[in-house]
Amino acid sequence: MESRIERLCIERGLKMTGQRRVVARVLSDASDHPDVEELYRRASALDQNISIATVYRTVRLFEEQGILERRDFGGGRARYEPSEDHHHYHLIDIDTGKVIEFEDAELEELMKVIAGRLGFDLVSLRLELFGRRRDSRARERTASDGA
Amino acid sequence: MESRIERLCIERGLKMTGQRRVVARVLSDASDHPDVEELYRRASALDQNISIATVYRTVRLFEEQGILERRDFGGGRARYEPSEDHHHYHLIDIDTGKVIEFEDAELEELMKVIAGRLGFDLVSLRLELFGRRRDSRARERTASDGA
DNA sequence: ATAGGTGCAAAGCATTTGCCGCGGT
DNA sequence: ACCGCGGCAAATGCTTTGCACCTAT
Repeated sequence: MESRIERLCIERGLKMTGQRRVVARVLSDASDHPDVEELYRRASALDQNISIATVYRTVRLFEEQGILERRDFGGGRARYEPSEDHHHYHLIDIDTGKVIEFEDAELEELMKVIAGRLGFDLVSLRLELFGRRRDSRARERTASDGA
Repeated sequence: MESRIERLCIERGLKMTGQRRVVARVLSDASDHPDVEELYRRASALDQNISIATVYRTVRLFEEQGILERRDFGGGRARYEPSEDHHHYHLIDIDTGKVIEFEDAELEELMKVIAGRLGFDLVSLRLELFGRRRDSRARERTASDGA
């Protein structure tokens, strides 16, 4: 079946090759923030006819098309997630590497005000929180986004 | 004369070589956020007996010692600034690349609250705002702002 | 038919490191 | 004197690219 991201590609008139379809599917199915290596691994599982260079090219194309967002959580490799309509931010658990997403209207508002005070219009912002779980015993059963 | 950062090195018992003294001086004098290439350029102007590998090593050492902070403003190269006692954040002018520093107590408080809501203690955070300078017409309309 | 995509290997870029002679303490 | 430091060039890790072939439209 046609994945969500494949549909977006078609809307934008991108040529749909087998490889792109596979990458689109892998991304559509991902609920984490995989790096290129990991995308390549997942894509290869579905179709060995794919090279890592193509994954790089595809991921870049999708980003340019606004289909994908590139993230940098440190560690020197880019991580990707499908674009969503509402902005959200990330908190990284420094013990497990797990990434928690959150939204916060007040946050964005405050950033706009701060930029405004400095004489700027806020165009975009990059924010990552790094934190440690408060009660590690209670919630230690969750880890899927390890980097 | 002994630069501010050289003094910090001595306090920490680091061996003070000529090269380290030069890098310490360049950093002490910097009011911007130079990358390694730029530090190398400035250091070379004071003393040609320095290789870029040493700048890399020194900058890394200083960072490990808490003397320096590494920043990532995008563009793929690390940028450095001497550590300061109070946290501050950066707004990057997307047209000129110029970096504006600011502090904001409310911001840090909000981040703590957000992390807390998610069940985390905030350990650190990374934030960069990207903005565009409001044009002069817009600024005149607002009458007073601290550009 | 043809513009553009793909694989492969080589190149690129920022950064690190092995080796070995040199310099600070 | 000793251990660590610095220069150089080679190595590294992620990402991009040149080239020749292939495929979606």
